[in-house]
Amino acid sequence: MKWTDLDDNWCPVARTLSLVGDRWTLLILRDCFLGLSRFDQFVSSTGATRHLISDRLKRLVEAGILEKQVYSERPKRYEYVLTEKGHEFSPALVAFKDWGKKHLPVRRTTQS
Amino acid sequence: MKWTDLDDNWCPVARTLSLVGDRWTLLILRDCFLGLSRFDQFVSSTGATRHLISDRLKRLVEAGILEKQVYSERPKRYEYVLTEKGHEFSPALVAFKDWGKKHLPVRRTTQS
DNA sequence: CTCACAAAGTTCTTATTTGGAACTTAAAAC
DNA sequence: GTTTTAAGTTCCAAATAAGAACTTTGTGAG
Repeated sequence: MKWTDLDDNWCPVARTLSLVGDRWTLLILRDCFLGLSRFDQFVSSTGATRHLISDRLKRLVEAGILEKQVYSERPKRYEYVLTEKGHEFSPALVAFKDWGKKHLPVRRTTQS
Repeated sequence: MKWTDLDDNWCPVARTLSLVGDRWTLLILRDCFLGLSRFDQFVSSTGATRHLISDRLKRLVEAGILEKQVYSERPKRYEYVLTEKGHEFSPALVAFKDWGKKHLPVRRTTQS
């Protein structure tokens, strides 16, 4: 079964996952909550390929979670901002953050 | 960049995603919270292939989110149950559930 | 004018992951 | 003995992702 087939699953968790349930999508949403909004920002912040970012942003816009807004006429440029529907996703990211902070301490021994 | 490289990212959300940030893993966790615990239950409940379930369960056990418990000697059989660490993941799933219920109504027009 | 630069994508090829079905193992039930 | 059950594994084809280069539309410098 393909995961997109989950979109009309009886379970709301499954339906949500069919939309945002992949690593890069959720990372893009995290970035949005951190205030990022532009294509290249998502690329460098997440480390995903431009191809993936392009695809995921398209999906998020289609789903009404993000909205494309013009931030520059000539050259025409758009940025991506959270809609109300997108904002309401924050509890999920907060839950991820809390769990990660508690259970997955950074193991890098940086020589700062 | 591969998503597993996120495991020592500065961001706790990213670290969490490197572990559980894929559709099937989160769906398996949902099943655990619903009380399922056996291999074939996960297979039929999620619709993922046996291969994937096998891989994801292995990962979840390694991460200390699930625990293998013997439920039958001869034939030796194991079931998978949430650890404390796993239980603490519930806020995230609840957030997904709430969001899905509100924003992704089932669109199937079932004939009862 | 021409060259370099920037942002936001798109395209291309190669590598990795996933899907689906069949096979294995160990014991129980018929 | 043959079938059934649970929990995996293995195999190959198909889909998806990685990484780098290229495109488009315009700006600013020399």
